[in-house]
Amino acid sequence: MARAGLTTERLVRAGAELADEVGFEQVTVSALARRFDVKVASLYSHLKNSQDLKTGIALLALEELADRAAHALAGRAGKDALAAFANVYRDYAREHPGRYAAAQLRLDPQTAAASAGVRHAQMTRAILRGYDLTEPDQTHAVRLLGSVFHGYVSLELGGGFSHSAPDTEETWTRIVDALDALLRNWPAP
Amino acid sequence: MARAGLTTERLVRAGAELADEVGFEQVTVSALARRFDVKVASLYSHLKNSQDLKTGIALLALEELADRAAHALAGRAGKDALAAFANVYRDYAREHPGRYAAAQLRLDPQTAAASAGVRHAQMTRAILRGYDLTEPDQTHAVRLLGSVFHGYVSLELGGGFSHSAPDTEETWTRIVDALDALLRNWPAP
DNA sequence: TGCAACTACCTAAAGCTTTTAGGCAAGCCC
DNA sequence: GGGCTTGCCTAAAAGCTTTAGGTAGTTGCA
Repeated sequence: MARAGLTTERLVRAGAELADEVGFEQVTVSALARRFDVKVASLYSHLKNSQDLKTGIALLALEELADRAAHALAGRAGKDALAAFANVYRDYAREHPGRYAAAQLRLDPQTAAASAGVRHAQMTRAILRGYDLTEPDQTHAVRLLGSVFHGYVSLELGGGFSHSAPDTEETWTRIVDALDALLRNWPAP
Repeated sequence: MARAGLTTERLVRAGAELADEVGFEQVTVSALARRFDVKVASLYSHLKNSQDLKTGIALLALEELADRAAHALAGRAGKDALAAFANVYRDYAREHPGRYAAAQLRLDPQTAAASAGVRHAQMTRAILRGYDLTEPDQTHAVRLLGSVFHGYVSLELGGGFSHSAPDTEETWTRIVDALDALLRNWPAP
């Protein structure tokens, strides 16, 4: 009986692919076992439980997103950086809807603190260095940008905008324009 | 054997309460049957299937949210209306996290079109009448507002902001201020 | 090279959820 | 009060999760 060569890493990676194909909700230990043509119980040597798998996929997604964002930000500043950053989120969600859904998983505080989520916040802050904001306005702005990107992408992904004209492409660039304008003229309290 | 007096309406309503108590993910036909002290199969006379229950909760949540928003908007305009609208979302999500999560459920196009989701879009447009935007900028702005409110609330609910100072209360009002400023000075293409 | 230890994958089993099919009896309608 | 509708039941099949304990492939060391 040949061994399948399972490792936690391979399982999480395959789980991420599965998520993109059938949706994050449908990712199950059973489905994953089927994919490796292996009995379900075998996976429990590599995964603590089902939640462990989902968390693993979420962490992978956060990492991939942060890597892409870091790459996109290199050598850019101001509005250029803002647009590049925004596009990374949107493109990733379109290419990997299951992984993106995974990245929204609620992590317990320790896991979250050790995740690539921290890098995301740092990069957002780096973008804001191109605008003239002082604390605590910078923090407010970090949260605004996070909200807009996450909110827009998840509404678009969920089909929230699909019924109406004009197309979402145009809206996306206009929203980035608007955010840039807002950050350059951030209102005093 | 006394009858429990089940109806689809009562089941959906109880499902919504269950969602708020244990989380929308944990809402299951079995748990609902337990709550009514009734056998699981009995619920299938009133619900087509498990998805049907979840959809019902989502529609209920959308309706409740729209009702609250309509009430809050009555007699207000401009920034006042914007802030009231925003607070409805945030407060509802805090009071009814399970229902709010349900409202994010992806509905099939027909169900979505018949849902209270349409009223939400109409109300957002009504708020924008207080600002000087023409089509298609109004549509872009509708989408921006939807993104910010949804994004902010779901990040806050998911604990995304919980680690850092300053507190989210302050951020929320500053974001509403910022949106108001942005809508009054919406950048030309 | 051969044996011991390790570990990857297995079988078995219990408990939970979903869903369908068919049955009995409660409550309304005359 | 007798019949009809229908609300809730039992039974059963199928899928997912998780644990316990067994077997065989692989590695490492003498």
